[in-house]
Amino acid sequence: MLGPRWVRLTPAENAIIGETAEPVTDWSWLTDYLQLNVDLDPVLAKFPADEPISRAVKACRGLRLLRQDPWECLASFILSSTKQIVQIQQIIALLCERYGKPVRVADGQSRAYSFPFPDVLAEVPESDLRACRMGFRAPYLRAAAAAVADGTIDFRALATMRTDQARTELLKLPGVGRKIADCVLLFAFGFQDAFPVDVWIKKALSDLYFPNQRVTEKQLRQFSTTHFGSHAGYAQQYLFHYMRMFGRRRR
DNA sequence: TTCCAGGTGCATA
DNA sequence: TATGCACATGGA
Repeated sequence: MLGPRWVRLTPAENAIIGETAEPVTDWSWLTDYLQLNVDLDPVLAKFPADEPISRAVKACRGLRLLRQDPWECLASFILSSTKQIVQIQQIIALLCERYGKPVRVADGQSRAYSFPFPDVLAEVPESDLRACRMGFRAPYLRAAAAAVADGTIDFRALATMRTDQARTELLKLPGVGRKIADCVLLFAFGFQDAFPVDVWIKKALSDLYFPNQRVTEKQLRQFSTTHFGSHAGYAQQYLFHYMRMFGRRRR
């Protein structure tokens, strides 16, 4: 699902084939999501010429940051804390099925559901949200939904702010800490200096840049800024996926 | 059965 | 400011 649309993407030689349920004339919603207009060369050119990031880039050819919907991105990452990615997907599927809108699928038989709007989730009782297996995250999701619905969090305004200003706004939400805020800044707004530090990135930076040393999260964040610079967010994605492919979890 | 997951909030020192 | 623990749930 991509906003209100169902789409199936299939890789082809030097292309991506997009199949939709409804006729499409303007594909900008998809090219924007996939960031197909972004030229990666200038981004990669700004990376430091060190072995770890070079290996990660080589291993993840074609990787791009997606441009996700701010509400869906924020809600999804609120649900992500101390959950495995598969479980997060299960929770989101339940949420969509129960509170999203049914959407046509190309085969005309399968069902798909859009991501629920914030004003809808803001009205769902906490116990019903918990029934979607999100546990203690339920009040956080509900509060975020209410904040977006009533304009306390204004995504349009956030998009015009400096990274640190926008981060400060997001951090006002309960259940949103530095990591989730940085994910939203990077994946929904394209603030490329945002560098989400999660368990995988801690492991990646510790193993690749500080072997046999004890480093704090704060030190790693500082390192990410000074070492990777203005496109640190892209470096984060390469290191994250590289670690997911070849690394094992926490030390 | 035990550990731990794309963290955060809160108490304590 | 830094550290430790609780928080739900379920897969490995």
